[in-house]
Amino acid sequence: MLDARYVAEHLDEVRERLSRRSPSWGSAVEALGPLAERRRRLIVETEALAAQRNAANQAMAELAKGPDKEAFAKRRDELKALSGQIKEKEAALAEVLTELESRLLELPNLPHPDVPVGASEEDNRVVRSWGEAPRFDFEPKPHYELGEPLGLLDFERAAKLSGARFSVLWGAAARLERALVGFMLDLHTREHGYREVAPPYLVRGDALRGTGQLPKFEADLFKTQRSPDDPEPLYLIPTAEVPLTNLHAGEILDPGVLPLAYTAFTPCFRSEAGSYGKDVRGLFRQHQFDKVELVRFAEAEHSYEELEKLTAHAEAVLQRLGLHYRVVELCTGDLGFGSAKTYDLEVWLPSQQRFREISSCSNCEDFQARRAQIRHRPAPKEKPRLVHTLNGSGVAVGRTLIAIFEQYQNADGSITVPEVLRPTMGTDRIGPGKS
RNA sequence: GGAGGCGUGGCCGAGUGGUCGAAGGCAGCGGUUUUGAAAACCGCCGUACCGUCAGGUACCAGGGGUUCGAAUCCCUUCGCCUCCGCCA
Repeated sequence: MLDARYVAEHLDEVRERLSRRSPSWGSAVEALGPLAERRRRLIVETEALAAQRNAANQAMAELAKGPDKEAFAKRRDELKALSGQIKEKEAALAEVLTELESRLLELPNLPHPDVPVGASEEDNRVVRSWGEAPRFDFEPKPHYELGEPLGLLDFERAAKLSGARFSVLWGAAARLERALVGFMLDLHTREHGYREVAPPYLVRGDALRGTGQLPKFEADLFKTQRSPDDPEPLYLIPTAEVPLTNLHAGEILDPGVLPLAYTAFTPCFRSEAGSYGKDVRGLFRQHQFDKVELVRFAEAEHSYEELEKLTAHAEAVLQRLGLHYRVVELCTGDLGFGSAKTYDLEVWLPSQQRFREISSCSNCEDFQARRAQIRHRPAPKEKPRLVHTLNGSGVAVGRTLIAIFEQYQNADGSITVPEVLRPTMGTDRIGPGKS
């Protein structure tokens, strides 16, 4: 969420920066100026009346003790009128606040000034690439054409259980998934300094509001209700970013504790509303997938260094696995709702002859911190300040499995196990008769 | 799922309608004293919003209500605790 005051005082700047995402955002700020002014005026008026009432109440305490019941009754009736006025003002103010807040909650973050302006994926800027595309003297297959014949990936039975966009992993594929999770967590906790967290997979609406999925993207979420009119429905997390970032919601972090770095393995659940027809085959786009997530909390002046670190930590996963990938900086049009700047890691998929997203590393600056009220005290006695929050996949496990299947495939349809996974996998090759 | 209890500032804890943003204690910070430390003593010690300042307003789990006035009364949601039931 953007700062209401900042928006009201910098309408032109905010309009311009938001319109870099998409021209339609520009107009979303129009109503905010007058609303902010109404808010200010109502606060001044309400508080003046409240001050009057509070002063009068002290006199009333005296009158109530005294003998003059008529004076008390008369004054009480006057104050009743005053009280009524205050209630009216408060109601009007509440309405304006609600309106202002709901508009603000729907507004995306301002892109960082350096983010390349563009309309879509096409305009993303390639920052660097690592490794080389494996060369095959045969036609490389997509992962599902490798996994299904080997009896490792089972989409038919998954559909029987749960419908489209679910999968069953058998044998070596299930084990590979587990090996990857362990490998990633060990790397981040032992070498990159993250603290491992096992968070809830079901969270309240507040948490999703904090990170920005609500109120605007409810359709992308799986919602659970304990009764048809459950006042506090729980949602399945679409990413561990939600529980990890909200861990410190409403807190004021002590001086000196930043930066904080958390990592968690969790399944993620997404309704994939609006993605009909996209990536329908295989593991690429599922309603449920596994991910190791990285989250960092930083001071405002260091958050961009932190973003570079975070990205490097995610990259290390792919490097150790020997997977060819590239890093792109998302253009304004492709930027996520809460992000000011994002690097995507895209891994090479031989069957598609292109790079596909496997990690997304973002600096949300104070956008989420303001929603979730995550603050820190820079030094003892100083005023609390909003922190900057960062998150990134470190990395998407299912997509890593795809990349390994495809980049490490052999002519006979078997798959070589990347070096670093061999101890846990107990084999150097997944293939017919080997799973 | 049934019955009951509770939710106050960083922590403990007082406060059951009137001058309470809230006693007291602990922790923390500053000072006096001391060769130094401890102890003792004095002071400070929540957050946000409005206001150029002085200052004002709001917040006692969240929301709503009663009242001239609510931390205090009522309703509701959430959370925690105890007992019973069920359960990985």
